[in-house]
Amino acid sequence: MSSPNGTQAIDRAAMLLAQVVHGSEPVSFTELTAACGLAKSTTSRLLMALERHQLVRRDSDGRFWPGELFVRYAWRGTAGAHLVAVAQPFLDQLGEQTSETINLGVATGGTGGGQAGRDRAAGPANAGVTARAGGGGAGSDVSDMMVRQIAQVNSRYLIGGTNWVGLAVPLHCSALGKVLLAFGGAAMPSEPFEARTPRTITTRAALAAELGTVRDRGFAVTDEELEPGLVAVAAPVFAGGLTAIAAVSVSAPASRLTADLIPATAARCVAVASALSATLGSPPGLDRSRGSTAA
Amino acid sequence: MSSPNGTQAIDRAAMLLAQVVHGSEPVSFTELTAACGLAKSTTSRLLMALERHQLVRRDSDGRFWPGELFVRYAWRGTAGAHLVAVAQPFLDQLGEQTSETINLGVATGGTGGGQAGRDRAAGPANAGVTARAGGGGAGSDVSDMMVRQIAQVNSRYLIGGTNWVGLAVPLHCSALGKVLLAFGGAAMPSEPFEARTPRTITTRAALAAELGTVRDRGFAVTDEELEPGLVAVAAPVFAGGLTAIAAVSVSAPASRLTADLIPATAARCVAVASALSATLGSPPGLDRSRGSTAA
DNA sequence: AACTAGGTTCCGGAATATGGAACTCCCTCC
DNA sequence: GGAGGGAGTTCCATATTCCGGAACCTAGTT
Repeated sequence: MSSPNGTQAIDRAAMLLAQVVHGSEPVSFTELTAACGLAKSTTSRLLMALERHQLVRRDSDGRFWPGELFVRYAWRGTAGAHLVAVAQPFLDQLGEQTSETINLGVATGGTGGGQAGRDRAAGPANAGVTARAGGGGAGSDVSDMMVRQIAQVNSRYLIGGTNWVGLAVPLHCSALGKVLLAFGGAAMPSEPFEARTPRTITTRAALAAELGTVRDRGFAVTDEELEPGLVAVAAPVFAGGLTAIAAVSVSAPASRLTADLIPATAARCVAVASALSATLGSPPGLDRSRGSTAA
Repeated sequence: MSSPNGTQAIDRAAMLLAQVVHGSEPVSFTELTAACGLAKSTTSRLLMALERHQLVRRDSDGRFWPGELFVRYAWRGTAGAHLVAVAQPFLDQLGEQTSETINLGVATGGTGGGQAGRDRAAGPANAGVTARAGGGGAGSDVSDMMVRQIAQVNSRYLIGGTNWVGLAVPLHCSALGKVLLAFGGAAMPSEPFEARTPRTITTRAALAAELGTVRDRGFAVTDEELEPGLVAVAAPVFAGGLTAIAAVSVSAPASRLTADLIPATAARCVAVASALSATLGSPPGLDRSRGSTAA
């Protein structure tokens, strides 16, 4: 009487799997039974099946981690393209609403670079699992991160953004970059900041203040700070964590995206970025009715 | 009569899921029914359940891709730590066999950096999915990739490797780097190559020849090319694809790892790296007997 | 040594998943 | 324009498969 279809077992297994992959901490058997409201025996059977298929992995303490299939997927190198695929409908929607150039950007480069950078930063630090040795990298070269555009929807106007896919720009003067900085998706660049235009923010103090504003209002603006005549707004994308994994921007000529239009445009950008975050980060929309403990 | 346990539905769903996540190409419904030997109705029901739980995603052509849960996991930033966790038992084993310093390394830095680097490289290029615009990055800075050690097992001797976790070294003079270069896990560095020791390979031609050797015999050696007195061998780790995602190395003082011992040590290194690759890359060990088409 | 917590195995019962057939939709070919 | 066919979903009776309580096992604790 619970699942509208005939897939109770899979619904339950998926629920367990989502719990395991969802949390950053490994989860114990008991926590899982409680969280999903299943009988011990059922949980045990399901978890053993998931483990057999490498969907979850059990450490020496008996706690559950995402399985080899996930690790393998993450390292396979297609996750970037898939993020684009998942995001595209959202970007399209924003493009229709605004008619302007839409971009999806991620942190990249720097020592370790983008995703990898966060991996390394987090990896050795929290390597608690079984890893030997502590953290302190005697790392050498420290180059700044950038923000790279990985997807784009073109403006419907004749004057608009050219093709920026693949292009990397500095963090401190782009809307995408400011968002990533403000929401923990990128590391603060080192001074001096390159002055791309007379309006570019060039001091750490000024940038820090700007990032505070970005955090407060939930979006970033770059007003002819990257290129004269270019105005853009951007909002953060999360994937269930506390740090932004990407950012969505709307870019336009300064003549079209005037100060009075920025709030409304930014609101749309934030809404779309939030929707994308929800898709990536919210637990699966289980339609289960969990009232099944009793007979 | 098939599954030794009572988890037929989950076994089948996991089989489907593995098929989808396994291949780099999206898979069609019909291919899945055929590959798994299931009835159309069963396949349909199971896939709808998986889709509902964001474990698979269906594109506009009806083909199946890894779902949001996977994309989200990959971008969550914990995949690095999990690779270490999965690899650790293998590294430990190699450490016991050799008593020497064992490292796991991945490509990092450079424009785009490590994993992210491969993502970007593959991303825009194959962005076929629905992405607008082609590839050509007008990218600016081009810094070389390095190899970063992300896990280590310490030598049991008093003289051995110090803690290298977090440290990044050049590709051209380390065993790990040579392996990544030889098996497509890193991009060729730009000349001139830094001469860390008198033996360091410093020309592109010489390095290319060396990489050919590495490919042929399946492992790399660095013989006092990175630091005087340091000898190391390394072997590639794959995750189901054609390019190495990481490398495993054994490092020792030149006095202990003498030329006559290198072949046996390298063989052990290769064996362990292969075992790790199998864990990451092989489809789950389904014990299913698929003979269930007929009644 | 007895006790508790955490987890697995066993078993009868019935709810649940199964697969053939019917059905819908869309595309192609004549 | 109509017939044909491929792709996928829905329906339904059936019995297979999964469920959950209880027994059982293994470690760690007092």
